Amino acid sequence: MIPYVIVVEDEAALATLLQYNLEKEGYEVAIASDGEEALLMVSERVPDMMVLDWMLPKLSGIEVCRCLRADKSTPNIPIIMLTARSEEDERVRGLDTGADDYITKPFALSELLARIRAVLRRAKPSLIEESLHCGNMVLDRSTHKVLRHGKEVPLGPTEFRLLEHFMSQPGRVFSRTQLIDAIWGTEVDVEIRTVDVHVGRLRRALNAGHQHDAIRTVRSAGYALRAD
Amino acid sequence: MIPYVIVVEDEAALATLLQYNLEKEGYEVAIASDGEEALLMVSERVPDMMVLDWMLPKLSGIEVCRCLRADKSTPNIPIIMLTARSEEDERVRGLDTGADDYITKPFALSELLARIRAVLRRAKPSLIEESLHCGNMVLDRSTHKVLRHGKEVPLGPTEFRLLEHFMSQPGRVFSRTQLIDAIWGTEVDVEIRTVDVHVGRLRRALNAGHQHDAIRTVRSAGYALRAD
DNA sequence: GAGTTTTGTGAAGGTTGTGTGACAGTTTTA
DNA sequence: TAAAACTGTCACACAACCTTCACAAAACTC
Repeated sequence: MIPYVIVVEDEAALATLLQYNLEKEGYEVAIASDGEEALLMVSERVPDMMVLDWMLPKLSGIEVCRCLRADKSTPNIPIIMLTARSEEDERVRGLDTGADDYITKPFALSELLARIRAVLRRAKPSLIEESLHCGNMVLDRSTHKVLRHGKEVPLGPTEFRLLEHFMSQPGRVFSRTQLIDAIWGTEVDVEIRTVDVHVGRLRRALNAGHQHDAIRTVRSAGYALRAD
Repeated sequence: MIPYVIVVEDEAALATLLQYNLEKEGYEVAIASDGEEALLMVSERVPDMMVLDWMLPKLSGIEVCRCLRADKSTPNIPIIMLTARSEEDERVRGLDTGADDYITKPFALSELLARIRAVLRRAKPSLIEESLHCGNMVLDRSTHKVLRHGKEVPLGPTEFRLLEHFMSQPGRVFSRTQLIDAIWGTEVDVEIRTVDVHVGRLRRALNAGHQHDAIRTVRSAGYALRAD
């Protein structure tokens, strides 16, 4: 059973971006571009969770949230709110209204994905995939632990997210730019060579114990997980 | 379903060049020579993506971009902007406006094709072909790997792009000049015999293991992939 | 078969891309 | 509040790769 997510977002560019990435992550996704449409879609098929923009045409995110919470027929759908930085101080109101979490734009995709997983884990534990496997490595999201050959590998936060991203699509080559967008976020500007340093650290951690390199460098293209 | 691309470019020479090469790559292409024409064409048939020159008569590329993003009836069309080097510093504005990527003129065709694929992959994954096959060879773009008889063939960046180009039209003969334009770019000047050297290296790599030559030399014309 | 044109290829030198230790600043932990 | 862990950047060294050249080999011409 794959989780069904409704994303309510009027900005088309962001909406498709989310749709694509959530689908890649294994969710079934539907887009609503305003509050009314969102409620309509919920009445057609109750989603496992919703991602809800704060500012929306016709019916604001907060109103949608209230409607859903008030309506007895819709069960307790987990909701994550998207807010712009300027609206940040209103987050309390958002949480009051019944949102399970909020995230301020701009955000890194990995951040949103992590929160969606967290919220889903709380609400529908059976739906969520908790661990990634590849070759002799296991990454467990719930415990934030990585094993290689059954032996625990200590990783810093950035290295963990990096590995998580690699393991979500083993073998695929990611350019440094793509990695920055995925791990750090599109809005942050981070020196391109920083990626090398973190990949280097990830490498050292994974390969401790003289095993063969788990990461492949593809010259003039980027890095990939060795998918053997 | 082959992807439909609208190229908006007022410089006729470049426009035809792009049309020719994109069609060869398997896209359906339409040319618009100014911004107004572009919007008209979009209203007639929504493309899967657009290549948009920054400087255009009547309605600049950036304005076209804004119009498309603002108009609710046009869905989120992926856009790649073409900018001249002098406008490079404005690229931030380009991305702000909602372009998915930009590329500065002059550029190598292979570069543009790669970006088009990247953008399409993000927006319409089903439309894009990730691997090329020919005879006993497979080239996988997502993992940057080449197999012959199921065995991995190690290639440098230039050899990889060269093979990619050959495999995009197996059997077709490319002149050294055409290869330079496609792999290195039209503005770079590279000695013509350099092509020979790289073809030689590609040959050696592919034929390692005494198989029959995968590349055909056509005397006084150029090289081609053996399409058997 | 001698002369001409075109191509293959080894070697040399230059260029670019990558790995990595060090460091100063920041955040987290104890 | 001090110590530890982590982050992002830089500079340097090294390895991979690129381009060119010269000469040898091959293909073609007559």
